[in-house]
Amino acid sequence: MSEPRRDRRAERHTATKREILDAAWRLARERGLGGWSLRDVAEAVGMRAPSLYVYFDSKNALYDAMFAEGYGELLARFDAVDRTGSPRELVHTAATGFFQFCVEDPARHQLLFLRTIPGFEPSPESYALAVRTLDGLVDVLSAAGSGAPEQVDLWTALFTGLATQQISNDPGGDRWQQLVDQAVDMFLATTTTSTR
Amino acid sequence: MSEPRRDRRAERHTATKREILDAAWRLARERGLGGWSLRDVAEAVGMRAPSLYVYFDSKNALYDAMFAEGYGELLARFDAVDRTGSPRELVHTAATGFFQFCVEDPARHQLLFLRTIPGFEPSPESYALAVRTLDGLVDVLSAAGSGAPEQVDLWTALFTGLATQQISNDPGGDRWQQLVDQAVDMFLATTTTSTR
DNA sequence: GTCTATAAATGGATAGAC
DNA sequence: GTCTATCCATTTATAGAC
Repeated sequence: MSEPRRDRRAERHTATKREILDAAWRLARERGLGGWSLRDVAEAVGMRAPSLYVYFDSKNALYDAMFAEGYGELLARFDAVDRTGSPRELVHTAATGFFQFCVEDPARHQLLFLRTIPGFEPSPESYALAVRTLDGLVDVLSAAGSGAPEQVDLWTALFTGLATQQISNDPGGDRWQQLVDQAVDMFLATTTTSTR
Repeated sequence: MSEPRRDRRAERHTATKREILDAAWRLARERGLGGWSLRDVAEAVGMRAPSLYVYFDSKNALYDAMFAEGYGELLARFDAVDRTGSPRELVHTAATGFFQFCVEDPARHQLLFLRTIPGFEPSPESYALAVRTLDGLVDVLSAAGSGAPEQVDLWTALFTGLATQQISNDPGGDRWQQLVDQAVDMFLATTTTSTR
């Protein structure tokens, strides 16, 4: 069996897209999700703005790639949760990890969970990743007996709420972070019949 | 005792500011918090953009007035909560009212509770209203025995979280609204020792 | 693939006449 | 108080040469 010849052009193209995405993430973290232009991104990668259009059709297409990448990362973390502990521990781990995921990158949090970019809506393909991520959460919560739709909705509201408050009102601090475990216990006490 | 002579000029000035604020709110609701320009506001009140500067020093000053007005309204609602019911009922009323306040005007919710306008920070005077509003919430929660700082933080996270999820993921629907009373019970069960 | 040049529009804000 | 005129900056995106 012969290896297919490597497509060096495609590899280069992919690598440049990767560079552009990294630059966009960095700018979003430094100046806020909406605080940068395509010119800024281009300069950061040593290009002129029009050249970016070879790699992304529009600024929204770049946002869409970031959206997909953000959910891809979150999905990977949910899939990687250690399933060997008790259901309670599982939910604590998931909540702590989710909170950490949110506060470690407020711009990403804003892109994935708030709708603040005028005119941007994720493509169906990207949105599908959001759905798969929610499925991963459902798996974790179901293991603890709290996987019913209303319970999942309550979980997302509770922990996105904690993260948003942390980011908005105590950036860099831990005022709401300290409440995560307590919030999990509160959630479990309500959504499960046994506290076992 | 003679009445002080009315200052018709000042009255007119105030009335025009009122018109401008109303137009800004309307545009924010229709196109999103950041989806309008000073030109748009001017046109809505039958002016040219430079004339607005007679009434507001900058666009951020207009945002600041909206911020203050938003918290003024929320403060008024907390102060108006009927205190005659049981502590439990009181918290249910406050949570339901707060949720309603949030979802009835997503642009206002974004202005008051998320930080998404680049470069805008409320003035100290306006921020003082936010603090007073939180004091009003503390009064309500304290009456139910849940007024400790950590409990208040948990409350704000929980109900801003429910509202944000409702606005972001089911606008116009009631998927998270249905969970408000259940969330209050969950909160009270954890933060109070007796469910009496 | 990258560039220059430019379109085409938008934005906040100021100067100064009336 | 309101206007015209304009500044000055910015943006996304396209056309077309190289």
